Amino acid sequence: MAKNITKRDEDYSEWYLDVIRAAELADYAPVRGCMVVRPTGYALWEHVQEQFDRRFKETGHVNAYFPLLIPHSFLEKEAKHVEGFAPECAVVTHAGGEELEEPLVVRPTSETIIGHMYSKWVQSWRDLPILINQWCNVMRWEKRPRLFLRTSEFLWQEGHTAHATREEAVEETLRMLEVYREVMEDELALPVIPGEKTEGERFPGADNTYTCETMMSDRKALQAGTSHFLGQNFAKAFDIQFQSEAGQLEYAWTTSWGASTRLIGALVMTHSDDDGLVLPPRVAPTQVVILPLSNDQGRMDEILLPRAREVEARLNGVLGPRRVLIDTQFHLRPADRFFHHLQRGVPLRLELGERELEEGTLRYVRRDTGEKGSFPLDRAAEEVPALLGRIQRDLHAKALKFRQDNTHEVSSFAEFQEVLASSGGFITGYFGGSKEDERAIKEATGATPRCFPLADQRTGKCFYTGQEGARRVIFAKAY
RNA sequence: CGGGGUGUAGCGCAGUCUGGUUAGCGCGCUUGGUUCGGGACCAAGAGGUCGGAGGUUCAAAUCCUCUCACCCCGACCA
Repeated sequence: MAKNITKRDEDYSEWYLDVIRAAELADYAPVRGCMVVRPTGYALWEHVQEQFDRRFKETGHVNAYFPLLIPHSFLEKEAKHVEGFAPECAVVTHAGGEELEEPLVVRPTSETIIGHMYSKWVQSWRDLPILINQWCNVMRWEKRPRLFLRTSEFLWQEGHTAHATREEAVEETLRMLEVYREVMEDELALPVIPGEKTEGERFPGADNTYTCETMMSDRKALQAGTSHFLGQNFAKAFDIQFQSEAGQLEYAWTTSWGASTRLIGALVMTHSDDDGLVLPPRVAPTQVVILPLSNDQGRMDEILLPRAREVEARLNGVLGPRRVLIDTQFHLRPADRFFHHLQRGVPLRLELGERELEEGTLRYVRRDTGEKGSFPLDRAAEEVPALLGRIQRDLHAKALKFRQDNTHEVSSFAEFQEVLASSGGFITGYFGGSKEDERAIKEATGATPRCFPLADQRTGKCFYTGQEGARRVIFAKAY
């Protein structure tokens, strides 16, 4: 077992940080709450990005880039927005050796500056919709930073769209929520619950916020991505007006949606174990590591290594470039080489030693289950993709089962408190309470409403207020 | 911002209460050797302004004052 990683049962926070350190995903930066995303972590992010970006483009969006600095006055144009974000903004007051006339905010999100630009770009109904995404960094001076989950600066994408009608904007909001769901489920193997946020959990300035909620292996919830229907709030604040087909001057309807490097934290906390990182193959920077094994350096160089390169070339043909690594750390003993890749979450290990050479086979070991087996060497191009596919599905199924096993139905607040205290996890039921009720429940139990799941439209008696006709809800303690 | 804790080698720690030669230990790292299919062993090494500043003292990792940083639990949040 890993000797450099705290056991998950012993101290979940320590375990989480140990896994990240051992896998070399990130390191602490000299500035509070900031992190350095190390090459392995960044490669992982690039794979996540790629999956989103492809789908954004498939749904008609284009990428652009807006500036990092935003005039402070922009933030103040939308009342709820400034209230929500001003406390956590970093502000630039000096530049060029002089005090600035107007302080500049380091963007915490870009609705304001993009709204400002859209007002210049939109005049006619023919200018709509605008479907823009940007990949960038943002800064939120959170009180309690945590690697990947809540860093002062983080990387994300933010989509900002403007539409002529309310219906179109709502449709866009839900379409992008579905894109998030698909990437998270199919690529990251994260079972998520798409749902609508309660009033108390809404994005500052939004009419409605949708979310993909996911359960970590300590049974706490993590908001993995959000999609906001902004109504005409930002259009009115920034004067995004257009003349309709009928000649009327109208405000546009806007949306925004974002997903961040927090997803890497979600990957760690969903799939990893006491040995370290476990990654779903589809986003793992290295999907397969080949280990030539021999005590004889001459045979290694002349026979095993060339053979390993042949296998690599064949796998490159089916997996795409740079997903296969040949381990050449010949100064290490085999056990050390195993652990090296184990801790970095490489989904599949292939061993090519003297035995395999003799038999004409490859031995494989799955990272997620430890399952071992072998197949004929010349079957690698068929067997490896099949194994990776199984790993991907099994990781998702395992996480889904964990969530199901840790989801409990309640019908009263007493039951709610009892379940939360004894088993934690997701609590389902009906909820029709107010913002004040949400606050009271949070103060009493630490749990918050995560969402009203879109997939379950039943109504019933509220577990808190007792009123009928309440919606299905999920409560949980959250990150 | 409230509560708790920690700063000594890359990482984890001992030493601090009770001041006293050259500041230790484990892991890791370097070199050599024996090993080698799930975290080996032997030997020799490298690596420290003890978080920072000031003070007390013949003498400070150790005592005093101030300060900074980080971690954990809350409130706030992608």
